[in-house]
Amino acid sequence: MTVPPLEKTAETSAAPAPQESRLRRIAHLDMDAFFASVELLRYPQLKGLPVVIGGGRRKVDELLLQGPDGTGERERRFIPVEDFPRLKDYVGRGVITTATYPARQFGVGSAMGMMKAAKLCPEAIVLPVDFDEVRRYSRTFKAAILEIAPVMQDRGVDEVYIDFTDVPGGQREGGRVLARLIQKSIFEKTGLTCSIGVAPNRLLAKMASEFNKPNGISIVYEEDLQEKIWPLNVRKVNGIGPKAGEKLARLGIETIGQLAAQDEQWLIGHFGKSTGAWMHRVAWGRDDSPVVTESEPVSMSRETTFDRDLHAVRDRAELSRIFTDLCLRVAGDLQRKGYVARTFGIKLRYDDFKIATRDHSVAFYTADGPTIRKLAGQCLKRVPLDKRLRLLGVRASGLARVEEVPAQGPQRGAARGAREPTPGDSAEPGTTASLF
DNA sequence: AAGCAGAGGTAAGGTCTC
DNA sequence: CCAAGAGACCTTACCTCT
Repeated sequence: MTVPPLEKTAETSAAPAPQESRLRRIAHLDMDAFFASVELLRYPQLKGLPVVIGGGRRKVDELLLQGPDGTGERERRFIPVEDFPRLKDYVGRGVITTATYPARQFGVGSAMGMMKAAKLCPEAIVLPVDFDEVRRYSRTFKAAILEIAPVMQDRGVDEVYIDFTDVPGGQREGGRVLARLIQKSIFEKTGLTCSIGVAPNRLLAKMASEFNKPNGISIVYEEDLQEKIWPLNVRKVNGIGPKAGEKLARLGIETIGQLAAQDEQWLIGHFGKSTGAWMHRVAWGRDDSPVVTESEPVSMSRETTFDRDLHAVRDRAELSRIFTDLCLRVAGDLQRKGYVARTFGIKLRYDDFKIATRDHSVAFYTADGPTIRKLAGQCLKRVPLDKRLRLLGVRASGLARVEEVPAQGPQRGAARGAREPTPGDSAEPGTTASLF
């Protein structure tokens, strides 16, 4: 009678009844300056120099790699350092994805605006992100790990969790022996280094992997909590971001130890039942979440920041073109990965950085570009368009694998709650005066 | 007829992560 | 004048059905 839940193929690391007592040993592995290191493999002449990766792909390409004849055909490793574009030459929007360690010396780092970084280190070399290349290396290093340890959880392109508990050698020296083996294998197959932390759970492993960077290993045991974890700032906890960190600071709590000293009920009073209890748990190093090897995507989206802020009326044509393109790209992503969706939405970022989102669920699943364009277009009519826009995004959620879609679409429950289309929404192509 | 509780859903906003 | 893009998850409000 109810909506069939999305199949969660969650394989956990639950061990098959160990004969002898084993310690739970979880590793967190983090590739060192991943995006930048991948680029340094093709431009070895840049080793040791401040290099940043990021900015708009097209913008950097305009600066980049014009050979003497303007073809850009020169063999990469022979391009003289002087010919590479510099941060001071970069114009426009964008942020830094990764900086090499020499660049970090200047205070340049991930997520920093390009213009600000240019002030800190104008001579830094700037290269575009090559996502295809990064993904290739990502697959390679993960495959290397899986040859050694089968229980691995993906955490983005440059990061994984690995359950060492039942891997041969995973217990030796608290995991150090296996960690070394994995580092060696990854280096042999990619030429890249990584840092690994091994601890009783994911929470502590994640923090441990930062202790000894780059190319380091750090082993943490339960009894190290007080000495190695409690002195750290609360921001080191995965999940305590700028907002919670700021609020804790206002309450006089800077370190994880100080957090652990708080009464759980007091934390719940300030942060809510779920977050408060969670904060208390993590401050005491407690985390029994499993290493999950499979998971299903929840949403797929595409968004873009414009070169300049656009006005809904004056720049209508351009916005319309961008909007259609985003919808078609979301459709393409769904199709390529074999999914359909029944909730579609938009995201706007205004010139003052305020964000507005709108969603709309329908009773059928689709991955069709024009249909998505129509549904997302209806969302657009429900959002204020008086301010200038800097970003537009399109999102699909309520996903189902295309081969598992219930023939009738979702049953009563879902269809019932959905908002009834209002008369103006009918939107046969070409009839409604669509905003964009 | 009104009221309540719980389940489950949609919608909007927010936080956090790499 | 600046601050990307993609995705997961949480909270809150509100709705409907049982």
